[in-house]
Amino acid sequence: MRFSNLFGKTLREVPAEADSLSHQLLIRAGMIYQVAAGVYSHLPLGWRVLKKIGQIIREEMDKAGGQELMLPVLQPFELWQESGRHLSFGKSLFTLSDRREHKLCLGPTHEEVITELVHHYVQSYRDLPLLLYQIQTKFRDEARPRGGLLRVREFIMKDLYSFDIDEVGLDESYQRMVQAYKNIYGRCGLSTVLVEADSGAIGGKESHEFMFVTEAGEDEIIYCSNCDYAANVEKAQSVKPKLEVEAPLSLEEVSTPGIKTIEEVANFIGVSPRCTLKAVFCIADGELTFAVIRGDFEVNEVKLANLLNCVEFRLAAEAEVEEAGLIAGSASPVGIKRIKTVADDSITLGSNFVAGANKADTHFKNVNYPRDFEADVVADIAITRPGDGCPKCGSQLLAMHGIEVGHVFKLGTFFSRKLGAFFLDKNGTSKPIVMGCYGIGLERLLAATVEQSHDDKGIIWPVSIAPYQVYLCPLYLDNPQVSSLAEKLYEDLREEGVEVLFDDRNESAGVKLNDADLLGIPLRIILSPRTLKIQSVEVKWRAEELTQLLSLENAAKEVKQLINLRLAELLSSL
RNA sequence: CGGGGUGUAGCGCAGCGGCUAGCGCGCAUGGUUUGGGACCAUGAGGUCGGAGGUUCGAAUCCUCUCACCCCGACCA
Repeated sequence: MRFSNLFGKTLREVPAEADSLSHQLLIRAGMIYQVAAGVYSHLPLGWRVLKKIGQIIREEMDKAGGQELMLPVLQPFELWQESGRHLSFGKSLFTLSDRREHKLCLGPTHEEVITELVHHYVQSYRDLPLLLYQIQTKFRDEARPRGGLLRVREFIMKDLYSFDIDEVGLDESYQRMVQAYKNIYGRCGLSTVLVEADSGAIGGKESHEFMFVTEAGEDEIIYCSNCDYAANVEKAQSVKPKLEVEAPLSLEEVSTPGIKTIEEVANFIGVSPRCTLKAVFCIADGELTFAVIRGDFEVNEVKLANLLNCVEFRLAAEAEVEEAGLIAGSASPVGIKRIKTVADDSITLGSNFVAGANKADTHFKNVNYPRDFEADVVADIAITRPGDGCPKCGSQLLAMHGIEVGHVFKLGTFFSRKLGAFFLDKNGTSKPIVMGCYGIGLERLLAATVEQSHDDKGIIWPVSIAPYQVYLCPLYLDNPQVSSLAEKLYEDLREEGVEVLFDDRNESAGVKLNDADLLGIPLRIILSPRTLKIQSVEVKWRAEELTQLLSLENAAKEVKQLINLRLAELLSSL
């Protein structure tokens, strides 16, 4: 490709709306253009990267036994009603009506469509297992798109669905996908860590996310300072610090005028927050639910929602709390009736707690579970914090941020039951197909790579996904010798099968070199009167400082070898 | 959805009640240049996000509205 013909333009200045580094660099390099909030056009350079990422994914999916197909973006809304996910997806689902006022939606994911498809074609255990995938545009009406390509409303996703006869088969498919994903990130030159993830309320058993670790990431990862435990904070568990259990004292009412928050209560009474009980209220599928937790912990809403197994979940408004006869600020699990109560297991790690008395400006001392109140469920609903104990080995937990670049998920039989995808096993018994799903967002993978690999001058693409492998950069192009030899080298490189961007512009050296750095093409070749004097060209890796000279005669072949060597290195590191 | 911010030329910004709206970059033409974002000359390019209002007069003040960005909520 000749630079003079390339559509897109590099920018010197940082666009005002771009905040994240990848966003800034991708715009400045002329790879993406924003059309609306969370909606982008991919310009030729950016699209080449996405196509290469797609190809790597495709190869690894095929290698793992996947079959590529293509499902529709446009989906009947009824299908989502069948699974019930029209509610759980809520406003994130883009919906529209056709000319007959028939309701449709734009696919945010394809479990429903593919389960229905597999239901149609699979009747016997002999048809299983199956690994089906597609690379396709997804639509999600995110409440807040952000960070350029990091969170968008329209994006390209590889989604694979596994169909097995049982849990053992699912485990196998799952492991196969985990390995394939590791290969993909390795080939793309992106470092990732595998962390346990929330599996949601739809009956999934196990789920993992592939994270690229960076402060720019919006996910928080809790990991162990000693062992290999790592989990998304939504999922992370910990060993909660135990308090000395004292002999239970008798319940005592204390006047606490104007005292509402845990800190105020703890200060007023003169105890530590961990000697108090905190109340949190939520609305789960319309039902007010009371959650109680030790005062030094916070409620993890994801865990709570999962535990309640509800479709719609939100925190309750103050008015709703009062309507239920509870006193905000002095709400208490003691003596409440007809309200579902969920308790964090931290309330069993301690005694003689201070809690609300459900009476204005009044608290109780010496509240003990289960003597003074009952809970319908006692489970872990706490947010795990750095500093807590690792659930595996007890060592200290730490926290970091990451970008989720892939998600693998054991779905189980939720969709197959909802959509009637059953098969007959060897004994002629009808069973639901056991499913898994596995997703990678291509733009996000691209953006994460830029976040990982750049310097103050621009992007540094790994050879495997760079838009071009070589940046051919002749200087003093009005010198006829330079220009004719550059043209020749351009031809030779292309004959060798090297992907080359030929900067045929009659720009100053500074402009060309800066653009070369900004675009991040892995290998730069400079050809100038200076190098011609010694019958050579100068080559330099974008990621390195050193330059080397190649003889003009064999330049194309040697460049080809250099590129191949780099690609091989990337593969051998897997 | 709550809080904050920004909309003026392709990009970055200035102008914030008074003549025909400016600057830098980029763009076009001509010339001189070229190892890290050259220079000179000439030129093109704007319904000042939109609507309404106040005023003799609005980019500028007021109201409404739209879009985008950031923080939070949200994100099977």
